[in-house]
Amino acid sequence: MADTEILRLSSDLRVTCGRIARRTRLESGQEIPQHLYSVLVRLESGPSTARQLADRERVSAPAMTRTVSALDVLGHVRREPDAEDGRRTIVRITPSGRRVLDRVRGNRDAWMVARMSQLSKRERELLAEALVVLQRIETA
Amino acid sequence: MADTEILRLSSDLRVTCGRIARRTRLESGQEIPQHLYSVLVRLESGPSTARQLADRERVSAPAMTRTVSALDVLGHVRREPDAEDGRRTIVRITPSGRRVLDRVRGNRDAWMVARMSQLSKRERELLAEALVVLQRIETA
DNA sequence: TATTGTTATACTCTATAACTATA
DNA sequence: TATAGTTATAGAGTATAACAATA
Repeated sequence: MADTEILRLSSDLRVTCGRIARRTRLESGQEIPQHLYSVLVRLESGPSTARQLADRERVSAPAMTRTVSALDVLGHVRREPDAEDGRRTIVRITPSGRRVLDRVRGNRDAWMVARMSQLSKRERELLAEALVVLQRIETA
Repeated sequence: MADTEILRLSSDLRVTCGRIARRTRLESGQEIPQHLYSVLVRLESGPSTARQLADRERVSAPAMTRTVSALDVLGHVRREPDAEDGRRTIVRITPSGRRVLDRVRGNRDAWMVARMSQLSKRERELLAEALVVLQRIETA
């Protein structure tokens, strides 16, 4: 495969991925703002300090203070003092927060499932094979 | 393919598309803000009125006034009065605007091309086949 | 001294409402 | 009257700087 073909494939693929991502986001009706949702996803796999969240989301510490406060007011996270280091605050997702993730994911999946159902069995199998490669690209 | 398998495939695929889209955006170093870039892409295929741009980008008319003004100041678009309807303003991309698109696309492609180059010939062919199906999903 | 988290302040982008000009 | 575009104003979200508490 020539370099120009690889470029063309790369470009078309990233543009199409972008459009699909944008479309599923729009279709989800966004129950909560994207930056709150993104933090909830981070907390799903375990509690975190505000500092860690700010670094991983690539926002400033004051911005994360506001975001965590908003989630706290909504009841989607709890803040606990860190017993080992008094400067730190542990942020933990609540059952309410997990329910938000379930609902948002359900909405985002709905549009995609509707489209996938219209494909042939062969096409879905093709996408399943391609998915493995795409996941490898993304985690590289 | 069972419904649960379709759901699983749909969900994994949209999440992976989202991560790839986010990654290429972050890697591009954003020469101009996303909302300006998005309008330039719209104008690439032909001139448009401010009203049309606002509708297509799903923002308010005043927001589009600001966006177009910002692009105008940067020299990336020109505003011309509509000869047929004095209320309208025609917005047109300039050569400078087209050069911005070229540079941003080049940056966004770079990360993706680097990853694609590490795949096998067989894997790239698989992605090329899958791309056609993904494009059909997106335009549905 | 360095680090965590917060408050103070300013900037950007957004929306709604009100205004001007044209149809 | 209705529509295109702008200006006025207010509300989110962000960042940098300055601060308090703890290591």
